[in-house]
Amino acid sequence: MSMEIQLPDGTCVTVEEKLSIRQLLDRLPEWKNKITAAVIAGCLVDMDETPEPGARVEFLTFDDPRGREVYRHTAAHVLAQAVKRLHPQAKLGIGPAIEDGFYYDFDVGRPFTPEVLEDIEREMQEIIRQDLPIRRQLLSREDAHRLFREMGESYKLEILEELPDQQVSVYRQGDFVDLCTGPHLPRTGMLEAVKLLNAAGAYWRGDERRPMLQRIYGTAFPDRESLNQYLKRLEEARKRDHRRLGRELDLYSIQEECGPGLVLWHPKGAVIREIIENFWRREHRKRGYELVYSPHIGKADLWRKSGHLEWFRENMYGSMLVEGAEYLLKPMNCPFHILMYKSATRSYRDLPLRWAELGTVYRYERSGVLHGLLRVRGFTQDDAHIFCTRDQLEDEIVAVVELALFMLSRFGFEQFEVKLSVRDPAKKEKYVGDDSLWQEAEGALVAALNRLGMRYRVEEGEAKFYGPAIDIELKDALGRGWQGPTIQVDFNLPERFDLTYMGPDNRQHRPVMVHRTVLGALERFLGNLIEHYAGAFPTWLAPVQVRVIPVGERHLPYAQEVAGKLVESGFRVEVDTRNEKVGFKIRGAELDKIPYMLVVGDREQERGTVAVRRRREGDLGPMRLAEFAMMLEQEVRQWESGG
RNA sequence: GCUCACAUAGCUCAGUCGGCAGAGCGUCGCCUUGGUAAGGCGGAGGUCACCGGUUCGAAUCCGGUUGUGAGCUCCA
Repeated sequence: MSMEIQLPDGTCVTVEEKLSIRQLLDRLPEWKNKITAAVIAGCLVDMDETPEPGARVEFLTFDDPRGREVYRHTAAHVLAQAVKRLHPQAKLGIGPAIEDGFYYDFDVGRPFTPEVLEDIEREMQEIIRQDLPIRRQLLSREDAHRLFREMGESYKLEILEELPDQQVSVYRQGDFVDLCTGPHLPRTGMLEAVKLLNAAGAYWRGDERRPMLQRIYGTAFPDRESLNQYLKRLEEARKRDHRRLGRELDLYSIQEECGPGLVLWHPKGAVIREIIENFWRREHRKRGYELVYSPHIGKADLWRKSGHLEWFRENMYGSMLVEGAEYLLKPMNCPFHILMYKSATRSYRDLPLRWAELGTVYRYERSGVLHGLLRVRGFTQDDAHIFCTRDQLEDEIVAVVELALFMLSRFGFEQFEVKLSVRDPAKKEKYVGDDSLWQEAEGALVAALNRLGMRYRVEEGEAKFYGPAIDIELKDALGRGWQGPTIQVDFNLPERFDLTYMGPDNRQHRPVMVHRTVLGALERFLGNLIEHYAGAFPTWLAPVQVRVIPVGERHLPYAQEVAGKLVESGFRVEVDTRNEKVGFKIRGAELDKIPYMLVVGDREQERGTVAVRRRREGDLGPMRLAEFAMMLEQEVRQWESGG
């Protein structure tokens, strides 16, 4: 008749009596205020559940992701309760826990202002102070229906309609009741540090044809300190914002006069881009890629044949007439590469053909989604198409994944999440090609991932219209995820364009096509990179690698000489000619995040040396100029080749 | 595209009740000639996003347009 309880610290206790979770917690005063959830047989259970004899109960705290979710879900309920107290006419939408916090959607007459948010937060504190017990209640569908109808909660009724069960659960705390599967914290008083962050509109069920509700975002932590740390992390992310750094470091601009989503690369940003592009070309050549170029526009018929006009039209820019023929701006490079393939008869001996292009494409994006460099309307894909036989497919995919991970590691990205994006099986009409092709394509991707021993997540409905994909998400210095490489297998376009190669059997065969990009788009990648490095680029990427700082005006000629020699050696160097003190110029160089500062005064001038200062590290002492150049050379080379 | 907010000097931002357009940083000039994160003084720089309305008078109030931000949805 005993039950075993596993505490969050790993220790176990055995209890002989038949008690509910809530009662069990009362027996554990030292844990009572830390335990947020209980799990039996892998499932979260409610506080008033009474475990069966012999059951094994696991208690979770906020440190466990499931415990955290329960904690923040309860915070969402407290938010809803506070809103209902202050705005009784508000109708409830949904209010889940999300990564780093929670939200709740409300249908209210007018949007929430920051002041109203403060009032709501105060009311939440009051609810927490009242330490209301939170109770689950089971209702029949009919009773639940009656309850929410009387309350006028039309959105809850809509959710209720879609629930299959005959019985549903509601959660109550004080005067508040919400349709919810739970579970929840035992009492509102367990919430410690709660903060509302912002409010924004959000369509009911994410559907723009449905009413827009007002969403309030917030977060909750078990102590003030953790909340403050989180807020500091947000602040840090704000400081790293590539839009801010892009302007401060004079890397790029996007201007109203030119058009939203169209990037102007200033010299300093262009340098970084040039280095990345050169590195990219070199690494591709090493791996058997050939580089190609294709035009920005193509005839409408080409896009019709490729299927873009049918499947991608809403992302394509309007047509232009050239001597009576309709042309469209390219949203992808693939049709051009296909035409190149078709320009000659191909033999199995030619395959695989790996054709890479830094191709600038244009896609219509709705104005509301544009965001700095991360979402733009004109961007350069580091694109490539591999034409190969079915037998070669798996090897090619493996090689692409390896190339992608190698290149990303050069930019300091070491952590990844791999997704296998497949069709939404319920919406097959959204994709071209028949089932067997899709199955074969997915099979090749899975086989490659298994061979690489990579863990991956299957994402249904994430595939492009022409084929399944491996999508790799990279993690930056703050642990944030960004969409990086994607590898798509395509059996469809070769079919549409009737691509063939002559096999060893002297017969025509259909090649397979792989679309792939390792950086994604240069614009987006640069945006990620700026935030990843917080603008402090490693020496090999830094737009300005060295700034020479003359101590006084009479050292200017020597400073110019030093800079000249370094420029001649291929480094990117500036001289600070301003009539200011050394400390001022050092500060300027630090703020500009320049990796090396060379201070030159009488001592250096006499001895032909430079006083080297490293960004954020300080004075490294004097060095002969040649010695410094060698050090710099070595540092740059190390970065490019894998050090 | 939709909801809400915002748009003032190159940047960050003040500008009260509708009454002559402001600060700091940057930039330029002068003084200073310096030794590892901010020396001093002075100058230039604005069609207050754009268009219209109300008013004797609009940066300020109202309407529209464009752009930006937070989201919703979508993607490289």
